[in-house]
Amino acid sequence: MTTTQGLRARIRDELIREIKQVARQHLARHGAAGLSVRAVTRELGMASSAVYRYFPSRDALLTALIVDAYEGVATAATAAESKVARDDFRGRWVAVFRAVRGWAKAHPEEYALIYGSPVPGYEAPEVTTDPASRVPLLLARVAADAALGPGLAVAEPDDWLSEALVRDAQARLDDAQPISSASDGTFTHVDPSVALRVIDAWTTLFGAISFELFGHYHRVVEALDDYIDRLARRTADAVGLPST
Amino acid sequence: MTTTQGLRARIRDELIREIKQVARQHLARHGAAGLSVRAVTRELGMASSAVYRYFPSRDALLTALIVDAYEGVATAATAAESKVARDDFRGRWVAVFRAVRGWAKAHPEEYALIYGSPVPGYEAPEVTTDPASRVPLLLARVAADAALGPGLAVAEPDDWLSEALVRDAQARLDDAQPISSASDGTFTHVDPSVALRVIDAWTTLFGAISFELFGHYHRVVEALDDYIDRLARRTADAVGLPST
DNA sequence: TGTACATCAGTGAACGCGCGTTCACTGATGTAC
DNA sequence: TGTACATCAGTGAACGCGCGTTCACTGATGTAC
Repeated sequence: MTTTQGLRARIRDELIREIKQVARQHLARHGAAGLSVRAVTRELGMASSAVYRYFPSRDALLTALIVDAYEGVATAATAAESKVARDDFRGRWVAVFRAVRGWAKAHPEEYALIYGSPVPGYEAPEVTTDPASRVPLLLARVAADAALGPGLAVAEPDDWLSEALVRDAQARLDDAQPISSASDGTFTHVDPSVALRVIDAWTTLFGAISFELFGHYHRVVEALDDYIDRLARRTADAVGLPST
Repeated sequence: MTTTQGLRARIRDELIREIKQVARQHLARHGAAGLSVRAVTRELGMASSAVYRYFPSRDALLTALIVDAYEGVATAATAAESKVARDDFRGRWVAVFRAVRGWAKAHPEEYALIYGSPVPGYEAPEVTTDPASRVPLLLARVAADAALGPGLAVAEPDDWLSEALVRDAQARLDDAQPISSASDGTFTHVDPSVALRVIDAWTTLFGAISFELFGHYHRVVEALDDYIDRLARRTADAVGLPST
């Protein structure tokens, strides 16, 4: 589609790419709160006012970076997961865990931007919600695919469910329904209890990565590769993914 | 001990308290990166330079706030846990989960300061490590107490342990040993597998609270009271705490 | 109890710096006929 | 193909603001004899 655009539009897209690229580097050094439009344009050799031709405000630039970051993790996770044989559900699950962590370690500043403290004074607009849900939906997809086969173990009875929680879980399954087109499979056959355990896994995955990146595992867990793998396998157990 | 101090020293302590108090409020509005010494002193009606009589630098003030925050959660958790009957291990465990979350919701800015993205350019000094370990040690304490009785279920074999992880877990048990004085009980009888599951629980607890406070459960889980309780109970199951 | 001196708290001006955003403008690129 | 005009990218000065830290200083409080 790029080729159908005019020259001006192509140059414009390229500059937007460059601005975000430099902004991402500044994010690493000064954090989201310290992201400075002036510093970015200075590095690009342009007047600070020029950036307003591309982003209406600093917050709009931040939003673009946030959307890119969510898309970045999700794309990495999807790519890794798609390389695993479709019927190797545990393999696909573990691949998601590893890919998300790999992306986070490679892009710590972008990770902190989306999973760290909210930027003060910044309100995330609606456009960020869809990209943000791609990783949890990917985990749900793996669980749903496994649930189609005979393999998915029924959750143990001591799941500590409340009525309100079951309603929440069912609502999420209903939300996910229209997203998954016919070719992509459905979620109607998934138990609310399984949906909750996917949410548990999603929480644990990002909890662990945040602890690692933000330094809380320092002098606590050193064998972090093993630890994340173990969490992937334990959450896979909890969801009931069949062992291959 | 305060009464043995001179008048000057007492006034001094009081002003340090006030500076930190106002700084904490500013944290909420502008985040850690935006914490301004000038704004704090302005609110206190003193010259901006006066703060240097109390804190050698802005970073020192930040460190004091961080230590206070860690002590704050830990104290809330310990207080809640100590109110539960000693032999009600699950009750003690759930009390810790609820108290930590309660504190976090009451002090979101302090929570973000210690469990959110690291403040750029700020390096946490050694003094913060001891207060930071109080909550995980409290969870470990409950597990260790339960392990003294006959109740602690042995972890299932499929725990996905690696040698390196067992070494890590054993090292943490050894670290905790000198901390717990004779009267406080020991950790020698705790299995490394149980120690790892305590670390899992600690990860899940703060992962869930971060997700809640940073907005990731928005339109995902609404019944958050129930959800955190459920996580407390599921991690208690994993650790093997006996049901009362 | 009284005095001399040291310590401390707090001031206010200054240094040198960076920020987001607006605005009138120049010159180049694209579009319609 | 050539011309007239509209659109767009980018400039540079300016507005009004806030920041952390230093420094020489004043006046009050505490301490030793």
